[in-house]
Amino acid sequence: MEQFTALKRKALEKYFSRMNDQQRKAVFKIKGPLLILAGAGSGKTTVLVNRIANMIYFGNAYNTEQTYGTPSEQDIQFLKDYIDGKTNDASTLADIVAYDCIKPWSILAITFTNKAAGELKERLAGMLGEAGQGITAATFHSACARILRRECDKLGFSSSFTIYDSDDSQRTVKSILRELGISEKMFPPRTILSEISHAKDLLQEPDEYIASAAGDYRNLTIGKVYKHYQKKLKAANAMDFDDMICHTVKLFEQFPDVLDHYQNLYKYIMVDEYQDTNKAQFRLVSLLSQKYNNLCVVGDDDQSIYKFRGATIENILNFEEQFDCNADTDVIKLEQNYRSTQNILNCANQLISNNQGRKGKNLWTASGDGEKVTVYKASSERSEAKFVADTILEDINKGRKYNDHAILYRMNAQSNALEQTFIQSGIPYKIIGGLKFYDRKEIKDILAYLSVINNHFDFLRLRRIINEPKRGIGEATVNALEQITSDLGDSPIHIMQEADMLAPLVKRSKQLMPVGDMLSELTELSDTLPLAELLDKLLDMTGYKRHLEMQGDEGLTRLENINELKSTMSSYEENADEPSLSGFLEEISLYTDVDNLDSDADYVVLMTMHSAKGLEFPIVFMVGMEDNIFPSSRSLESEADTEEERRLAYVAVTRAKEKLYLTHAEERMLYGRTDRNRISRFIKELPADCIEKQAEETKASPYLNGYEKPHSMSLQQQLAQRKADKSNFSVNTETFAPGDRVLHKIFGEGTVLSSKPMANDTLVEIAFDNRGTKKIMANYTKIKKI
DNA sequence: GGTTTTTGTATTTTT
DNA sequence: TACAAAAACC
Repeated sequence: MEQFTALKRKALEKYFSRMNDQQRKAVFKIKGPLLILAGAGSGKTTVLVNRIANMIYFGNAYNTEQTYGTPSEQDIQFLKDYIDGKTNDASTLADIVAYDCIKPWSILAITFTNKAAGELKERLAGMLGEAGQGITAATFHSACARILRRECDKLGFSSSFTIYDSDDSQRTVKSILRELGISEKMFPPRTILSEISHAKDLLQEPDEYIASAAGDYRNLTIGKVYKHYQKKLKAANAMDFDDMICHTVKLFEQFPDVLDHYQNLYKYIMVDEYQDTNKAQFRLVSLLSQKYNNLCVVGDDDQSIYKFRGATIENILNFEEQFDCNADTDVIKLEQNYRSTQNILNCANQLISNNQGRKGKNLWTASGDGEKVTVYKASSERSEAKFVADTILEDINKGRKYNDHAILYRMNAQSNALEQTFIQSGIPYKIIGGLKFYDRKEIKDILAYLSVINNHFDFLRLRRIINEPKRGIGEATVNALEQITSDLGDSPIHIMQEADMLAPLVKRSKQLMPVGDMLSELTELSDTLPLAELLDKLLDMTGYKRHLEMQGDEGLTRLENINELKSTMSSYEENADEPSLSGFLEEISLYTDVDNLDSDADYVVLMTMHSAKGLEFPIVFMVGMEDNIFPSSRSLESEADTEEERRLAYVAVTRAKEKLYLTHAEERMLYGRTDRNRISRFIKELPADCIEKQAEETKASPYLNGYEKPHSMSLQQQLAQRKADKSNFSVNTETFAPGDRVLHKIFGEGTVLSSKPMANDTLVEIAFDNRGTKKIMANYTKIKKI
């Protein structure tokens, strides 16, 4: 028997032989608490996936001597053969050794972004096939949303609750300030909201917040707003992002039987990016795991970059005490890096060693030094961008692809100069973050309509669309409607339908009643119609489509955007298990831009360092490496904040696989002011032998003269350009000569008068048959030769 | 009630 | 600088 156990272990080690020792240790430790301190690029996803595979295929086989039945001679021979590599029949191996296997559906894996969850699912499906489907891999928010949809009636919500985004929250706060007669100047909604959010991170209810205000006027006022805010959200059957977590915690605390149900469902819990969890999330995880205590958290204290958002690095630093760990068996450090070159790692290690209060880690790789890290000094932000663009183009010539490159910056505002330059240089790019698709007015309007149909009590979103398109319903009327709604506790839709019976609304009943009827009719349709058809019906019945059609070109673009939303809907309907309107709205509201990263398309990616967490790229540019930019001016006041910035730098540096560029400019225009910033202190902290310095050549080539203004393009043109970049992989390579007959999408047919190449495009002058003579960029709106 | 002008204000990071 | 919200205007 002893021999069998030893052989079994050996065979299992063989099965997981692609892992290093530490990784394998984590794979086999499946019961009880486990803290995996995973350095950047140390293969933590691989560990998670293999650990889950181990749980499902072999269960607790590695750690136990027990077996089902007595192993036969034949079994022992198989194990020997397996160890010697004479067979790699894993399913027979599992048949022989498996013990106490874990059901896929009792595993809950929580990640930080939808993208990470998706990746995990994909890799699980790859390794486990069908079984992988049963595992719940979700973000905190989507996991909570799922639980709340089922259980929220216990908290007084209905399952069609709306998820408020920060814009919704802000509007709500503003309307409360108005109601309470509090000045927005003294209490900016933004500030109040971040206070509320912070309180929620700490699981502080309004009353507790007010109590802890200790009579302080400011805090008392904020507490008052907080209280009203929660009331208002509840009346609207809505929750904000933080509520998703808090309400779930509340649910578990107030209803032990519900908690018990989920404890029994999710017996094995894994949390990724544990360093970025806040107190509420910690509480949630503790509650869920406390019955069986099978909690595995993965994180890196050096990558904690969301303190400003309530993440407490203490969660990971104190894990061992909180969950009563055995230091030898329950804490595993992964320090071997499989992503970057040693030069890049040396920079990262050296940099982060300037921080106090870490668990301490040293990344290393077996894959060699690689190229040195380049530090480039530019004269201005324009020439900095030019350097980036030129370097990328050189790489392209060497056979690299655009999507091998990523550009990381501290704040979104920095993307502008880069964007301009990329447009000029004809480099396809994609900006992650910044203005989002779902932030566009027409999309928000349509989603507001859908939200109202889904949740009749969502007054905030009703307010948005009740007079869009114009229906002659003014603010006074809406306010009266809201008053009555809250007095009667009835749904605003219903009240609108009966406006002629309610004195304050009688005067406007002619306007209100049809809207009420329309919305209630749409609600009925939403039960039976597929989403895409519902949208068509909605566009028609509300008059939104007609309204846009009358707006010419701009309206057409907006309609196109709505069509894009429609295709999102259709693909949701095809892929979701149980598609529903509220499910779709939930997915949309928990969606982020990073989730949209498409690794198949070939473009350079631009994003903030924060959004880059969890990603990797062969070639990385960190731009704006200057004091006051990065580290940001605000963080320089406190040491703790500078340390967080340093961790951010550490995250950014470790995104690079092969080559890292750090660039800074002597002079930079930002927010309309030109500043001269000193080179970032973080660059000075890098080991000299790992970097090489370059500076802009003083004799600038005519093109990269920092003062040359880019072709000024209106925002609309840029947007169109960006869209064209997105939809047309190929750039228009057609050439136009005077005399050519051409067809333009909007202006119709015409004759080319002249054409001259510009930047990466061609400026064509065309005499249109019906629209006169116009100058057009060939790639802007596609022109076809006929 | 709708549109245009002016004013002001924010410029760190986001599920 | 650039954009959004408030105010003024029609």
